[in-house]
Amino acid sequence: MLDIKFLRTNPDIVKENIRKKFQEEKLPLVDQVIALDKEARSAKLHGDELRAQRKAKSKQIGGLMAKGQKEEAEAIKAEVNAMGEELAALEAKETEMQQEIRKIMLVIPNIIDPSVPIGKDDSENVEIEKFGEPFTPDFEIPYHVDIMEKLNGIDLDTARKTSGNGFYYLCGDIARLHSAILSYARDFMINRGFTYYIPPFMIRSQVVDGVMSFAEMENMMYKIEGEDLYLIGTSEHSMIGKFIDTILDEEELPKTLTSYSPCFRKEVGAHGIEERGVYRIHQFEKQEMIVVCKPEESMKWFDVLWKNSVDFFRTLDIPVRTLECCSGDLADLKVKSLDVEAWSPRQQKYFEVGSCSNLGDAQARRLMIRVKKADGSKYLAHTLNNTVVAPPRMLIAFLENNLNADGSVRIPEALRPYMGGMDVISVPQK
RNA sequence: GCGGAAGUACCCAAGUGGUGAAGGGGCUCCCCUGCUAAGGGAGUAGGUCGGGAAACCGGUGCGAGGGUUCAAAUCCCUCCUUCCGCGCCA
Repeated sequence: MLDIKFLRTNPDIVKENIRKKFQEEKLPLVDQVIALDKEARSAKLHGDELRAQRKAKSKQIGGLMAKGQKEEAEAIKAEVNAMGEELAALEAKETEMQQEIRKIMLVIPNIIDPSVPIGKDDSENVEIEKFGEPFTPDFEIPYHVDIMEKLNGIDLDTARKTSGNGFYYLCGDIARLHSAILSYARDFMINRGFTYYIPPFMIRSQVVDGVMSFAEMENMMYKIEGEDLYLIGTSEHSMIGKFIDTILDEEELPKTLTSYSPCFRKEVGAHGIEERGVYRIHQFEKQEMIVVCKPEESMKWFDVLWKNSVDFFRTLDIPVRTLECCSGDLADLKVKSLDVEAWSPRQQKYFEVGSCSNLGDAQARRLMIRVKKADGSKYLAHTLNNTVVAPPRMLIAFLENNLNADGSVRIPEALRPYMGGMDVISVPQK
């Protein structure tokens, strides 16, 4: 969400930015919102004048009543009553226009960083850097569900019975591996100076409205029946929600937080649920990082964040690459975004395991997350978020990259303390 | 979940329909005194929106949102939060 004052004074920059994102259909919105804003401001000015008059006159009534001059009071009362209708109409118009302006402002995309590559859609995203050699063993890598089943580590059939498609039972060493990865990720981030949080896994509708659009809510969020509560789709929802309408002291910054939560997603729409496997599912668990910082530091933190994920995957011997989102694939709220992708030796390609985003001040403007300087002046914070790891999905990369020819799975050194010292998950004897 | 009480500024707190939302503490600045404590004065209602070149002016604002009224901190409705008691429960 842009500052309407910025849009007012720099309509050309805003339009140029819309073109760069290949959203030509939104171009007319700029002039539309400028006109609307002008109208809304003059309506407000007029309304303010009327309200000031009413206030003054109402006070006169009070004075006259106190002195017992009832007739004079009644006369002024009639005057104020006469203003009432005009004011009510004007106030309705003011609210309506304000809502309309906000609605438009929410769909006008944030100004992208100059470094963002220009491109129409995800096919034009740009590979930035590879970390580790994509490795292909001389034996065939099975589908990840088959690897897990051979290790007695997953039961999708029963999960479909109890909960439906998109759920899973993990069991035995695979379940333990899942928890180990999360525990390791938690400690990994704590060691890098992040503060560990376990947030609420349900949030109120008021917070939902703040952190996402209506369309997102419809496609993602599960509602609790009979309660004003929704299951979170990511811990970012409750972690950013924590800062809604707050003023932070500048010396508290940067806030560098890492949060664990289960995530629940309906996955309605474009992609839907994968038929098999744990790639795209209704319920998964995730370790996340969140940063709230000064505007001049957000690009520095952006680099710190994605590097954390890369380092994390490298300690588990998984080759990764970074892929920068091109302008057309970048969500409207984001200034810059970069996906971390893990190597799949089975598919011979990289696939997304995390997404690092710098939202600039757009999220902060929408949610009123502000920072107070020592001199009392205030500004909007910058917010960033990134995935550390989402184990069910990352298990795919983990298993494929650490699989031995006999079907057993190597445990990289970093993870062994979390696996009770195990260095390999062996295939159970029938 | 049930019953009771409450929510006003950095903190405490008065205000139950009417002209600028008292007072105290704390904090900041100034004055007096002069060796360490006290006295006097001033400032301290945020946030946000709008107008203005600026000084400044106006709207809004008493947990949130609605309503009644010429006028709401005050009356009515819904919700949230906190405290106390009871109940239930990892």
